[in-house]
Amino acid sequence: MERQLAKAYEPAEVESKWYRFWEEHGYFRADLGSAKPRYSIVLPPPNVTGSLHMGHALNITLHDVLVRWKRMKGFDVLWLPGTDHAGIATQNVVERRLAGQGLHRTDLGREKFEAVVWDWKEQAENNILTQIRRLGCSCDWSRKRFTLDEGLSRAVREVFVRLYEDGLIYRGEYLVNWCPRCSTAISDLEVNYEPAQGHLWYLRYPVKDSDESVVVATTRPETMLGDTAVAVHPDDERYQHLIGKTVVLPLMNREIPVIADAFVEREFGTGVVKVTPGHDPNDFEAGLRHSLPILKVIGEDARMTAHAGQYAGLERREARKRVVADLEQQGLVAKRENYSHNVGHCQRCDTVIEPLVSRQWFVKVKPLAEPAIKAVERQGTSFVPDNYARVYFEWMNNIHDWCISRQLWWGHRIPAWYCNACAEMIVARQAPVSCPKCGKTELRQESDVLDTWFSSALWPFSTLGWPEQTAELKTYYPTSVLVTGFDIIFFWVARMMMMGLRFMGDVPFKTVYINGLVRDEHGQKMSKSRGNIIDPLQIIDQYGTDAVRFTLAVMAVPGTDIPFSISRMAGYRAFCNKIWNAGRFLLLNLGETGPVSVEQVNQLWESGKLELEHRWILGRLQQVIAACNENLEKYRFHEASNELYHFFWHEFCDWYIELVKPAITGNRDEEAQARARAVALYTLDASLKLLHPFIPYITEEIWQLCPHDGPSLMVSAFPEGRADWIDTDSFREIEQLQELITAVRTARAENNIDPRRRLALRLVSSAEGTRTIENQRAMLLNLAQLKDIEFVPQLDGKGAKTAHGVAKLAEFALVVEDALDIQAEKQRLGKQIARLRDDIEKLSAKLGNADFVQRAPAPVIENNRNRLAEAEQQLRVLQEKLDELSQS
RNA sequence: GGGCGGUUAGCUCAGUUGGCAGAGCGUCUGUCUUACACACAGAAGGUCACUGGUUCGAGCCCGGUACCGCCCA
Repeated sequence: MERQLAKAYEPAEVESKWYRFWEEHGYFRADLGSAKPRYSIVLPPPNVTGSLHMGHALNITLHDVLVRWKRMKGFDVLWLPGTDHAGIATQNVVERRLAGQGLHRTDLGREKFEAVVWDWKEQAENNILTQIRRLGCSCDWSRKRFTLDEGLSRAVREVFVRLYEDGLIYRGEYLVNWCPRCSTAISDLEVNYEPAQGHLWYLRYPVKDSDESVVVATTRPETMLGDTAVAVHPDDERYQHLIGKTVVLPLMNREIPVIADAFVEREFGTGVVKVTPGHDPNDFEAGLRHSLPILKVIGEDARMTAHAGQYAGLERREARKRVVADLEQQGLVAKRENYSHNVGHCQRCDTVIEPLVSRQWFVKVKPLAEPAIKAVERQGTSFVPDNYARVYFEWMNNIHDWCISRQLWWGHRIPAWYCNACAEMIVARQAPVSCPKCGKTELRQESDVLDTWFSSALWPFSTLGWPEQTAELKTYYPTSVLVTGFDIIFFWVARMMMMGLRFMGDVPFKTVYINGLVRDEHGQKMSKSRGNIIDPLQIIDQYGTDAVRFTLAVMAVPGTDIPFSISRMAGYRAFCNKIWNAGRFLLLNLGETGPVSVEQVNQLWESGKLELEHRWILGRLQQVIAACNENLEKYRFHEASNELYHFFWHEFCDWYIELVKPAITGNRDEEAQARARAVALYTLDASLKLLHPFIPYITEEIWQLCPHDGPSLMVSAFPEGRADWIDTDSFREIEQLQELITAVRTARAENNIDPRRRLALRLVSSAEGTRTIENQRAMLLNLAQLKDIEFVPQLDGKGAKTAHGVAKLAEFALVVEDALDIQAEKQRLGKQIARLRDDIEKLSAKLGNADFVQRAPAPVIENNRNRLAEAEQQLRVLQEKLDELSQS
């Protein structure tokens, strides 16, 4: 049975070995034909833009914890992985690479460019999938999907056509957010607003046939070229006389009306605003209300258009300078103020967005949003933590139509065709061969592609085969939980809810767990500019996958960001090493012990022969099992993992193994040895199972080395807690013994006694305490490094060669002989006495309060009384000793 | 402007029915004791942001203030 095992755990080879083993044995695969209850998750598909970061590592780890746990709990688990084509983001990455070679996508043309992106996609996806594997993830690779797969593309076309036929998709000229760098429209969500220091210009517009003029305030004077009205608030008394009049737009000499509309903020500027329907969303709406002409003075290239007259061709910033200069020259700039305002930037390339009117495709979202709101209200889907439901409602209740067309080359091409002959538009699932109106066959497909999130929104069902009514769909939809970041609640979660309800008639997931952001150890966001990015692969190489996973899990408090610290992770690597060595110790000392079943342990339990320490550890194990299940059920990853950490290290290793060492390694009592070996192995085995979802590799490795039943830990049954193995008396006794042992150790340490030196101990204890100690005499001798224990009626302390201490179980005098440092001992006692006096004062005050005694529950009062009596007794003992020392 | 979260040990953070303030790392002391120095034994370290209230009792519940962060407009 003896094996050579390394002194320290070495993750590298262990990890690749077991990952291959699990995958080859098909343990990751879902089983459609299974009779087990189902548990399904779709992985939020990472973008094929590059490689995974710590946020992915966290997200993926939490997935795998849930999935491995449920699998071991007896569920048929589907965890479906995949990647997202990430239209604009990926196109940008590839364009930047091309730019490095001095090329623009237009140099290649659409087809060649797409081929280049596909090459990139293969490479990036490969990289990402390898990274997911390195993290130990047990996803079903046989069901891997990509958003541009044929099947998923078919789902996209189907959804598009159905929504179009239902009147929920329309095409038209509307104001959109335009990114001049990416040359595409983007949705409202893809615009980031950043505060900018700018100016507020007050421009004077002369009123026609009058000496009067109005002053309008604007942050974008160049847009005045496209003004088609000025507006005042209808209730603004200052400007009643202007309503209905006409002003003359300077520089352009265009006559435009003064309109009254409640959208005007009276407090802004002068209370008169210019209206530019072509380049401002509020003005656009106002323009519709008042049937104003829409002028597009800035084009898709961010240069002024022909509508800008003499300014045509100027870049928008240059145009601003010129417009202001010309107005100034004409004395039409009333004033200029410094002004801080928010400017929209492209989320992907940070270019300043130009709102402009453009022909685009839109989804009418209100009818989709309503059922999605109701579903969360009715708890068909719930958020964890639940306050994120408010974020969701807030957005859904104020939702705007969704611009879904993008002027990109990488993505799902919109399934619409135009007849070259009669300009008829055909929306269809398959490319039509001829025009249904004129019969001509010269058709061209819409060149726009769809917003990436349009296909992502279908992910929970498109990946399962929709629109085919597959067995997978029936079995695994709706999925059990979605684990994702708060930043894509609007982008993705909300849209999946809408699409899932529309096309599947049911929510896409029962629960949405929102994981936090991974920050650096000082709580700073990780970013290239800060230079504080941690690469998950690099630290996996250095510390092992298990350490990285455990660190992420133990810090994953729902709704809270994670300050990821390398030093803390080193601590959890040490934990892995601890597990390794505990396993190693047992392995080397198990003799002929074979796998231990629950039934065997139960027989031992019922035989009444189990020693105190065994009853204690088995009972604690049951509590830990229950807590682990309960916490995971509530997505409290941090509590589940932390409790396991504490149990394994500070109870199982620090105490239990030390307690059973003599029995396990000794040869005096074979039956006791067999009992100890059985319980120790059983507890180790159960602990490995509990820990497996968090740290799959090391647990599998140790489990396989130890006597075990079954082919793999990952497909073994998760422990079931059993209440009949909880013996609370054993908890109390062990706690009391621990307290006594610790007190003796403290007395030794504070007297600077050589740890190897065995000392004699004199004890004063109650009859019950004496019994407990007598029963565990060997334990005490062993763990407190004693050579003898003697019960005495009282601690007379004569000769002052003893260090005194107190515990619940007994008062003691440690015979330290010449090692006693009287000054140090006096100091030590003085400190303890002061602490006790403090306690006594507080407790007496509490118990002296009539209200407390009258109103507090009896157990609380009882508890306080006991503590007071104990403290008083301990104080007496220590005070006596201190007095003696002071006299001598 | 509206909303959400935070303020607890030197650092980073837990603390869910209100009842003895915890963890990891760091610090100090001692030990290479045959599973583990990625370890063991011990120690120090707290006005739970401030303020008022509810309660016998508040880190926790309620009101207010200050500061920090995030989201939406």
